[in-house]
Amino acid sequence: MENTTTTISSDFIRTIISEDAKSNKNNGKVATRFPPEPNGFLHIGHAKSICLNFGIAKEFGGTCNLRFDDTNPSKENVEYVESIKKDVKWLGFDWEDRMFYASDYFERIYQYAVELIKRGKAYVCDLTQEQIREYRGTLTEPGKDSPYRNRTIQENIDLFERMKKGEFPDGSHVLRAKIDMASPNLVMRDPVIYRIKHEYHHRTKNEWSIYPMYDFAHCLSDSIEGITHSICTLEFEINRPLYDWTLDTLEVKCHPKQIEFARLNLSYTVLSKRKLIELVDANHVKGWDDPRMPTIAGLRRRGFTPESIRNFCQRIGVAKRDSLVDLQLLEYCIREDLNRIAKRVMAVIKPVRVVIVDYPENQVEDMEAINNPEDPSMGTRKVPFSKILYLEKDDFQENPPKKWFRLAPNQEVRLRYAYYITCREVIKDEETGEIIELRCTHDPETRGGGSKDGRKVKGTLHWVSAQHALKSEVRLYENLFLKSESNELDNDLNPKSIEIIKDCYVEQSLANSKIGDLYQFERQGYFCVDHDSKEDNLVFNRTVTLKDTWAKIEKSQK
RNA sequence: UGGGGCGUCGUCAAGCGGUAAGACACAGGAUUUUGGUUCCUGCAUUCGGAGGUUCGAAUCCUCCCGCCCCAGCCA
Repeated sequence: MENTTTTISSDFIRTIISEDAKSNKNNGKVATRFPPEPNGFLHIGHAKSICLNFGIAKEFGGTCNLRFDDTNPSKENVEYVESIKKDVKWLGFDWEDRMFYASDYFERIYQYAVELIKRGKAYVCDLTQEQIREYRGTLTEPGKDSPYRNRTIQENIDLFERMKKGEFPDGSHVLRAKIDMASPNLVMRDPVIYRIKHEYHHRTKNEWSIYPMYDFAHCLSDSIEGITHSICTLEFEINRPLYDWTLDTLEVKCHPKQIEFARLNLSYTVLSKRKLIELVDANHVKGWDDPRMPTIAGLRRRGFTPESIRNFCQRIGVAKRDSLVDLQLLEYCIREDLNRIAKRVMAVIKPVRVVIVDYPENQVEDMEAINNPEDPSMGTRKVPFSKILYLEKDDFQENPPKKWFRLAPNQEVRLRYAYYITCREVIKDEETGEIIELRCTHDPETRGGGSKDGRKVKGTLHWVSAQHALKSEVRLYENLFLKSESNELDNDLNPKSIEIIKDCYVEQSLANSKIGDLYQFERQGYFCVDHDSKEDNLVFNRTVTLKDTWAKIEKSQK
């Protein structure tokens, strides 16, 4: 995997790990894991975790496992497993032969539960869900012991075995760790570690009627895999005592160190799985890979590169304080990458017909255009020029404001790689007053876009030749949400998050573009070919606009 | 009101007792056949607040204030 940024990032997690490595803890080995639950698509927040876990493993010469935390069959399925694998790979990371599932360990985890019972540290409880809640107490009051807390070991073993055999209905019994109902940490008040679920599991099928809870399965899975550092997000900090209690009580050989960091929040979007699922289910977006989604699949379809996302993850850093990262940083990262690699091309999104009145009727000239000024090795291409063109409607104003460099009556501008032209006449629809055609003259001495007399032309406009251009569809995206934070699906969705424009014209050379190809439409932004694109109807997604200094000037003039 | 965590520029984020890195954003200016890119310049006398220790504190101590997480048989 290439990485052009060589900055050595040092965050508190890397500091801890490097100290452990130096003191030869775990024999100097470093083993991490990325443990998604396959109940949704990965998003940019997961990318932060992926970059962290795989990144650390690589930096310390260790390993990072991919492990599906599939302990709840009611929420998980294979579609999500496949999407997660695809996304991690696409981001540029490799778990080699280390792809695991918590469900791989169900038998061992079960045996650990039996062991816990034998050590007098777990019991089968018959309280209902509501009763368990009541017995748990509150934040300020201690809980009270379950009447089933002191069953004999034999009784517990028998009951737990019958739970496993499927003799009891869902919800009738649970296995609980016997810890301390008065603990100020609610997680430690005899947490449920196994529940009955007569449910089909996407991997173990109908083999199990009981499934371990996260707190029990996760630490043991880590331990089984020989993980040295178990990195998770802040909300699990409160679960750490239970993580440690379980491994200590069972006296396992491998006891990983859990370290928590702050999850990513990004402005103008949502990153909670609940809200993301809701967006998809309520059809606010067209699926998990809708280009407006902050999912890896959405970003990929939008035109983001893995490199730009990795770079973003490096720039945001890792710490323990809650934060809200500015979406503009993500945009900066993708512009930075695309500026380097995207082929320049001309496309007119909102066209106005322009006739060069003094240009020969049937003449066509091939103008030479540079493919990428940042990378001369990308070469040049020919762009056909002729008498009738399309220009961007917004590049003309009849009564231009101050500092307007673009086309206006009697104002000369340069057509990129072509000629200087001057607008002589504005043709309007007699009824609507809408501008339907601009008539311009050109200076034949300026072929290619330069003049011998050194005369200055302030504006340079993109254009396409009407008879050569390809009619195509462009989808413009804006932020999915209106507010920088705390967005709710009911009121805060941006109604203008997508604008589909069907009558766009792109230059001829785009005819053989392929799905996923990335371009810069000069002066407008970066675009990629969507997978809805067909040979006779090209579809482009706008990844991000170019920085627009004029828009700022215009805004400040108002 | 119990417990756990966190507070350094608009947003991220270094800093770990020796006198506030960097990035994004923002504001100027230069170059430019993309009002793009690039390049300069500016942008925290101050680190949630108040005391204290010290020759010296963002860093140590005390108290206070604010924000986040926990009462799923979710993860």
